[in-house]
Parts: sequence; C-alpha cells; structure tokens
Amino acid sequence: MPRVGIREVAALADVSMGTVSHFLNHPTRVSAEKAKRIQEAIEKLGFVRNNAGRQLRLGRSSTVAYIVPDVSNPFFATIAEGVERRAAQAGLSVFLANSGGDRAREDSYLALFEEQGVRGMLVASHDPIEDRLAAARTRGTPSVLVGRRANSAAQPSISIDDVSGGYLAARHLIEIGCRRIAFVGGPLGIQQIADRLQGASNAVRESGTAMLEIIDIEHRIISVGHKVGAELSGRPAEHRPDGIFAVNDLLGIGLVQTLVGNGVRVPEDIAVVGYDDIEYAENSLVPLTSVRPPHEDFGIAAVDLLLTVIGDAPLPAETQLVFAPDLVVRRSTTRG
Amino acid sequence: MPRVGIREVAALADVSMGTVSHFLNHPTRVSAEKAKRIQEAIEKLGFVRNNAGRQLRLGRSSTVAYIVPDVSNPFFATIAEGVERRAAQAGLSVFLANSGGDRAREDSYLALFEEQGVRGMLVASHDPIEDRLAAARTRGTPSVLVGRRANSAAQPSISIDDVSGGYLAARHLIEIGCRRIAFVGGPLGIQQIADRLQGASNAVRESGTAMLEIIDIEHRIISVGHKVGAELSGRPAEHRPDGIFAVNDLLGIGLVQTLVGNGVRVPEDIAVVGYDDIEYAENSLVPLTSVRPPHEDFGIAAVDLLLTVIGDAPLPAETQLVFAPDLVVRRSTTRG
DNA sequence: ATGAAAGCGCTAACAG
DNA sequence: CTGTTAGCGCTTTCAT
Repeated sequence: MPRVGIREVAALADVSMGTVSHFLNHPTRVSAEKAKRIQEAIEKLGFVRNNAGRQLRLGRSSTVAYIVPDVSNPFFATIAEGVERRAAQAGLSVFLANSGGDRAREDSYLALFEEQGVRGMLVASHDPIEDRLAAARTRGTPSVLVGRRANSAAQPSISIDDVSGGYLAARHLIEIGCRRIAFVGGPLGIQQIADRLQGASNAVRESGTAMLEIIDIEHRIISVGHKVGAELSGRPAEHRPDGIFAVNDLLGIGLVQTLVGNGVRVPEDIAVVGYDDIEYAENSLVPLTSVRPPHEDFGIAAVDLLLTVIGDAPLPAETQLVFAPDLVVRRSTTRG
Repeated sequence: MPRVGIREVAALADVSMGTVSHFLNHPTRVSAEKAKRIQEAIEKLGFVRNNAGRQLRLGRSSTVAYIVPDVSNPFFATIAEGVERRAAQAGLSVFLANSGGDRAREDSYLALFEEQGVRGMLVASHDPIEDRLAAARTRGTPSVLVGRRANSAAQPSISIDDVSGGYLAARHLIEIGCRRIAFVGGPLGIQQIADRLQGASNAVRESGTAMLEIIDIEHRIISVGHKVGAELSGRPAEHRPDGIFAVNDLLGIGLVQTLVGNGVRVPEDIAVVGYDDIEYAENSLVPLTSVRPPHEDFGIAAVDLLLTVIGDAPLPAETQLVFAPDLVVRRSTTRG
C-alpha cells in the first residue's frame, strides 16, 4: 500500500494540501463542509500525521525527555507521575528513558534525545554529568538536573535538601530518647548520602549528649539491611545502638525485619528512621518513620523549571530549586 | 547563533554536504584526511544530526516504544531491562511510556508513537486494546501485546501461561498438606487473574480432597493484603484456610505480615504462595514462595518477536508466544 | 476561506 | 573518493 499522507487526504476530500494542513492545525479556519469531507477522508484512509515532516518544518518538537537511573525506583516513578501530568498540561509529551545507572546508556540517551530535538531534558543521575549537560545546552538542548543540586550556576537543578533531611531524622531520634545512634548508609562518595550524614552529624553534635556510629555499606537494598540487622542483633545489648537512621527505606525495612525476627523490639529497644517514604515504608511489618521528599510537587516543579529555561515561561531569578523534606512519624519511632 | 547543520560542517571542513553525510553514515568510504577535517568541524561547531530531516528522508526511524501501565511495577521494570538490552543489540532505541493504567493516556501515547513513526510498539495493558493495535497495524505500525495472550490471531503477543501458574501454586499447597485453600485475588474481569484461579481450581479438583475458598478483592496491593490478613486472623482456627494462594506478591507480603503479627504462624498454621516473584518476595519477613515468570528472557523474546513482525528477522510460524512459569519455593511453604 | 509554492535538514543515487 | 541534486511530508506565508 502507498503510504498515506496529507496529499492523499487532500485528493480524496477534493481540497488542497494547504487546506488539510489548516484543518489539522487551525480547525476553526476551515469551512464546516470541507472540514467534514477532510475528516471523512482521514478516517477512510487511516491517515496519521508524519511527525518527521512536521518537526522538520516547524524546527522544533513538542516533547521533553526524562532520564532516570532506575524506573522501578518508586522515588523516580512517583516524580514521573507529576512530570507527565504537568507536561501534558503544557502540551508536551514525555519520553521516559531508563539508564540503569550505566554511563554508556546515559550518554547514548542524551545523544539520542538531542538528535530527536526534544525541547528539554530532565535528568536524574548518580554520576557526574554536568559537563555533558553543559555541552548539550550550548548545542541548544537545555536541561534540569533532578535530585541533586548543580555545582554550576548555569545548570538549573531541582533537589532535596538532604542535609536538612538527615538532621530531621537524627534529631527526631534524639528527641525520643536515643543516645547511641547508628547511621546505616553509603557509599559516601554519593553527594546525597554524604549530605544526609552531615545533617545527622549536625543534630548529634548539637545535642551534646548523643553519639553517632557509622555503618558504611555498598548497596542500599533490603538484603543489605538484613545483613546489618543480623550483625546488630548479634551484639550484646550494651553495644547496640538505640536508634538507627537508615539512609533509605529499603535498608530500613530490611533492618526492622531482621531485628524483630531476632527478638530485638522496634521501637522499644531500637528505633528506626528511613528515608524516601516509599509505599512499602508505610506498609511494612512495623510501619517505618521516614523522611519524605515532596514527591508530587517535585515533578511538577521540575517541569515548570524546565519550561522557564526553555523560554515558554518567564525567567525566574533562581534556577537552583531546593525542596525541604518532611518527617513522617510512624510506629518504628513511637515509644510508650 | 545560527542552527548548525550538515551544511555548516561541510563549509568549515571545505567538503560537500554529501561527503559529510557519507562520513556520518558510511565512514569507511571517506578518505582519512577529509574524515579528520570533518570530525574537527563537527566538534568545533557542536553539530548534532537532526533526526527529523534524517527520518523524513529515510522514511523510517530506529526506535521502538514500550508502553506499560506502571513503570514502577517491578514486573514491567525487569522486562524493560531485557527489552532495552536486546533492542540496543539490534540497533534500536526504546522509548518508554507510562500509561498509569489510564485509557486516555494509553491512547494518546499510541497516537504519539504512531506519529513519531516508531518501528513497532510493545504494549502491556489491562484494558481491551486489541482493536487499537489492529488499527495501528493497518496504518503501518506493528505491535506485540505483552503479558496477555491476544485473542486475534493477527495480533502477535507474548504472555505467561497463568492457568499453569495457578495450577503450580495450588498443587504445591496441596502437596505440602493443605486442604482448605484460599484464593486471594481479583477482579476476575482481568483475564490473567481469572486464569490463575482456573489453574488453582484445576489442581483442587484434581486432588479430590481439597477445597477452594475465593476471596475476591479490588486492588492487588500490600494494604489489601493487610486487610484480608486481619479478617482471616480473626476467624476461629477451624474456619481458617491452611493454605493461601495470593494472586500477586504484594498481596502475599501484606497477608504474611498481618498473619504473623497476629500470632498466626506461617507456614505452620497457614502456608502462603505469591505470584510474580518480585524482589521484595525474597526479602520479606517470611521469604515468600512465589510463581516466577521468566522475567529476563521475556523482554528479550518480546523484542525478537517484534523484530520478526517488523520484518527485520525471518517470520516464525507462531506469533503467539506463551511462557511457562516456575515455582520458587521458599520458607512460607516449607513445613517441618 | 482556500490554494499554490517554497523550503525545513538530510540521504542516496548518480555522475564524475 | 567526492560533489551535485532531487525530494522525503509538512506548514505557512502570500495571493486570490
């Protein structure tokens, strides 16, 4: 079958190509009668507008990209919801891409989206990536760094104040009476993790009475939480922490499971605070107190920031947005 | 700045546009010297190939789409891994899209990707969608239905044999001695769910001695598992099931948590089997026995099937692929 | 309200 | 090995 384009539609509807195009882009400027004929022809022929031609002519697309290290991470997935909703309102479509935390894939997606001519990119990454984004920007594709504050003033970013998050978590533990606090997290080479530790450390120092033990780990997943939990359960009670700040909820969930399974009471013997407030935190064995970033608003704000950078919205003074997290208190830190 | 295209590169490198294009597409056919000049010009100017022009000229793109109801669902996320890896091998890029289970968004993505001219689409959906896919197919965009066997012979699909999965789960419970089996799942309007029940029912009937109770639910999430678990714990022991087949792992995890929390022993009093074998199943309080679809291979096979449909690979006799699930036995059904 | 025509950036066929 | 050129499908002036 011959590929059906605007020309075939025009022929069948007995109008010119220009009129069909008008119908597609400014429906009001076409007489009702011809509009009807065109509509029928479109349906009869199964016409689908070719975006390549359109985009080539217009010089721009109406899509943005959202690149994440791990789509299945509820943190990014929830943000994606907000991103898509807000983008749709602005008449933009979102291409999602999963880099898997892999540098090569990240680069190849960045290149792909540049070639696609996306209007802009939202990029979450654990790697140093500002140089790539700067390069893309000079070539005409702006971006917003998501989840981490940019070093360069020229790179817009939107992030959580992790120092403040860590502080909230540790101070809460101290307030409910904990004095031997363990920080479970790593690697400290990741800025967000280091910041959370910094915040916790600030709270501990400020208290004057509490102390902080650091349990450095490689992977922030449930099974590592189990491992650390087993180690802690095995210690004599007087050498155990009485409060744990787990640097994410998966760790916290694993810790709680193993501690409770080994007869350590949570929160009576050890109180536990997580981070991210993923869905599983609320629904775990002992509902987990957690530091909650503003998920929904975050995606919306990210798109808004990107729109301003693109120039579809007025330029703000500030392009480095930092959100303050909340603390959601649940049973894992509710004593008495 | 004037948008830099192949023409500007050619001018700076002092060659013709055609040579630059050759360099881009058939690097071997360009003399080393000019190749070097062109490469330098590209870097100096920050040239990015415009895909719209390329695609318009070629008449096709090198991308495929993967549309899922929920990217954060580990089931789809794991498949996405395989999809991306295989697609990359075939020189294709993958656009991921999240329909959120929403009909309107699903439709809008289908339309978007058709206009984008993707080579093909992988589509997972809970809704009846074959008519849309058939329409897209007649208009030139083929697809593979993922996760559910297609009704129409013309629609390629790749799915799990859920009847067999349900059978495996129930038979296992019977084999370890369960006689009062509860099926926790719903809505039965979803084919996959109905199939799992069918399989379980087959195993029960076959046994001749066991009986099956159906607990129909609306949402297959952890908190519903908690609710059902609470209800079951409240029953007098003689009216409780001694084995539960939870139609997905989230339900199973919630059930186990609440049962154990209420003093019902798992697996001694009630054994529990889940479905999907998500990561959390292995790492839950009582590691959960689960029916495991072949995640990794699934994504790969989906892409391979799409390639054959597109015509980049030889046509197979069969375009309705069905994978058999395994049973992964863990502590939640290990008695004695 | 409608039509005619130019041209967006690129590739491949062809000529040299 | 390199240059010239036509044209992919579409939108948008500019006339009418």
